[in-house]
Amino acid sequence: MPKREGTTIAGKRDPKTRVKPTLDEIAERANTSRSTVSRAFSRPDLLNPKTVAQILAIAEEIGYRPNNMARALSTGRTGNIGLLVPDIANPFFPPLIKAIQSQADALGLCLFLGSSGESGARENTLFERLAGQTDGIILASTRLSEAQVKIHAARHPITLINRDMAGLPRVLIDTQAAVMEAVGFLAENGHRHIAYLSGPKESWSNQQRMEAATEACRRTDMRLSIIPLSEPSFEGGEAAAEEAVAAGVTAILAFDDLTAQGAHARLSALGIDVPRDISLIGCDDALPAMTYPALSTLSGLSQEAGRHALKLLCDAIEHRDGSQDMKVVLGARFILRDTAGPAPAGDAKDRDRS
Amino acid sequence: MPKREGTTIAGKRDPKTRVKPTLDEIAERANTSRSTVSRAFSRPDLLNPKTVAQILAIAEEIGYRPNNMARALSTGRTGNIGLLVPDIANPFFPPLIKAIQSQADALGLCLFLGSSGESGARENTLFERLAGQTDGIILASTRLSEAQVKIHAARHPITLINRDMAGLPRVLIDTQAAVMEAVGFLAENGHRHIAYLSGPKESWSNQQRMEAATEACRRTDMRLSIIPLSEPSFEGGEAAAEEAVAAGVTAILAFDDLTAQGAHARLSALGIDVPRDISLIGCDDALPAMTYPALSTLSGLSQEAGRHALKLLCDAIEHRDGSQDMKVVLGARFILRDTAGPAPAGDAKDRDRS
DNA sequence: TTGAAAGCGTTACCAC
DNA sequence: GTGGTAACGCTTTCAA
Repeated sequence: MPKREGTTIAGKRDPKTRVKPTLDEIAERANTSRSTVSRAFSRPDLLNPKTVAQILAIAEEIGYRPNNMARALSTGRTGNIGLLVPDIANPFFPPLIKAIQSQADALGLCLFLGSSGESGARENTLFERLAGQTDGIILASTRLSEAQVKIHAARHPITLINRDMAGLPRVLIDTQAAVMEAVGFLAENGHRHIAYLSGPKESWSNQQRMEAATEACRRTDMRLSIIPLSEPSFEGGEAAAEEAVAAGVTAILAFDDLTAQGAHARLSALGIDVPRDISLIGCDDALPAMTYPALSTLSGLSQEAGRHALKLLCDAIEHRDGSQDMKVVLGARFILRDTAGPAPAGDAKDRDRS
Repeated sequence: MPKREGTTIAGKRDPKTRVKPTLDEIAERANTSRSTVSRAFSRPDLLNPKTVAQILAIAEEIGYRPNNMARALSTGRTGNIGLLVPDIANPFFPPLIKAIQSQADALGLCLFLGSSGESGARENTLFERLAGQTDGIILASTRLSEAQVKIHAARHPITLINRDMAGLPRVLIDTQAAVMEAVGFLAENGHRHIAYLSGPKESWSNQQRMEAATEACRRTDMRLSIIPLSEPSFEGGEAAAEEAVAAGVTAILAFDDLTAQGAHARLSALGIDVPRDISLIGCDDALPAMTYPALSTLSGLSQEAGRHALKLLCDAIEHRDGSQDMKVVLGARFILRDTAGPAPAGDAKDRDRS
């Protein structure tokens, strides 16, 4: 390793100025030791106030910035956390990321972001890379297998969002009650046959919703067509909408808002009016805040989820041993807006006939 | 610093297994030196292939992961890059972030994300924090003052997105031609008075658009009402739309898609039909891919911008000295969709009268 | 082709 | 209250 005193980039006025001031630099100027300077930052209470003041002044003067890497190497704490999401472009995630980011900020933590493109393999690589530079990682609705999550969890603190694995801290947005409400609303409004556009099979959220929809339809004696989405995207929603129409439903419950919007677009293209001809309900409440017309949906709570997740993660990082089976469940609700209403008259007749 | 051999978390089978295997660990097992093991990873070509193979095997067996922090401390390279955006929830950014993320991924770089909540002060703090753990930072349309950017740039490689500062590598999405196209379209379709919903004053993009709109209206002899947005959000768009209506325009050009959607919502709430009564044009093409009805807009190119930005940043990191004034300009275009069309008949009469 | 050893910038233990 | 010093895990020069 070469000496790299007074490297290329020139100092300001002081000829002695190095590129990056260090603790030793300050120690020298303050005529004190490295340890004392270090303490001036980490535990000033242990020091003579005058010493602290002097050190801080010098630090300020020469523009000292503590080196996180060195600190991390020594303490084993990085002050960073990681967040892995399947697709940052999916509107469900930005609010969640934002919530986590701003809370991390408040805690003085920096955020590593990984967007895996819905690929489990990529997620593994990303996890591996992030694990080395973070104190813990939040896994949001990822495509990782249970086994893989467990392996990772054994090495590194983890918090899960929308995935229910016993033994790991997790926060779940429970949409089952909301799905029931929504289906109940449709039943009361004369609908007899509805579709559920089903998302990724591995998705806990999707399993929950499908299960609730099935149960709710059973109770209300409605017919349910489950239509799998080719992918949880706008385009996926478009294609699925067509199938729903072919199936003859009068209402569509979509896996999420994005697919609901795709469905809306396709329905309109087919000359089908929402909600006059077909009612449409999304999920997550991610898009309605930025789109018109206002989509009926199930409330999202992604921000609350983010906040809780970070909190759980921090707890997990603190006492890595006492892994009490922490689990936070947030209950979503049905939000009626402009895209859902009574079944069309023709269908009401169907009901009379039957 | 205490010895922390065989810490809490138990090894698998080998009683000697520490929590985190290190180079020395491998060296010991392979009966070789730390240096050799290090080289087996960084410069295997310098070593006897057999030695390399043996080392790699052992590494694999005990699950060795190089410690990024230590490596960074020694080399001065972190392998991380930072990205600062004003608001990740603004739909312009996710695609951009995604593009940068996936390319960073391909290059083996990890991404630090900072979302500043549109606050310059916060951005400074974030920058400071990220600078210590990244090799370079991409600043996307931030609210930092020129002076501050310069200060930061002097210490740390930077690339700018949508900000035109000479001397720094930057990528710009030029929407002026697109604005001209859009205004031209409106002029040809009988509009005589339009509004521009103006975004943040410090925003380069906003300045560009406003300037182009002004010039285009001058040329086509149209009246232009500039309406400042209280904030570049859905709500901001709603409020501004009301002012636009009061001003009596027949078309609205919005700062971005999000504000356009807000405007759309308010117009509809007021019983004003888009595009029959008022034409509406957004900018960035961020939302149309996930909303219905399809918004007319100016193409976004945020993904291309992201790709170029990362490329420029990497260049800047390589040869930190030869700061050739790199500047990439991407030209946006007007995209006509469902929300813009001819001026209402009544207005056409206005024109006849004048 | 390999090894020894000197850093990188901190922290934290131990002694004064 | 303060200072010396050994880590933290890795890279890289220099010598063998």
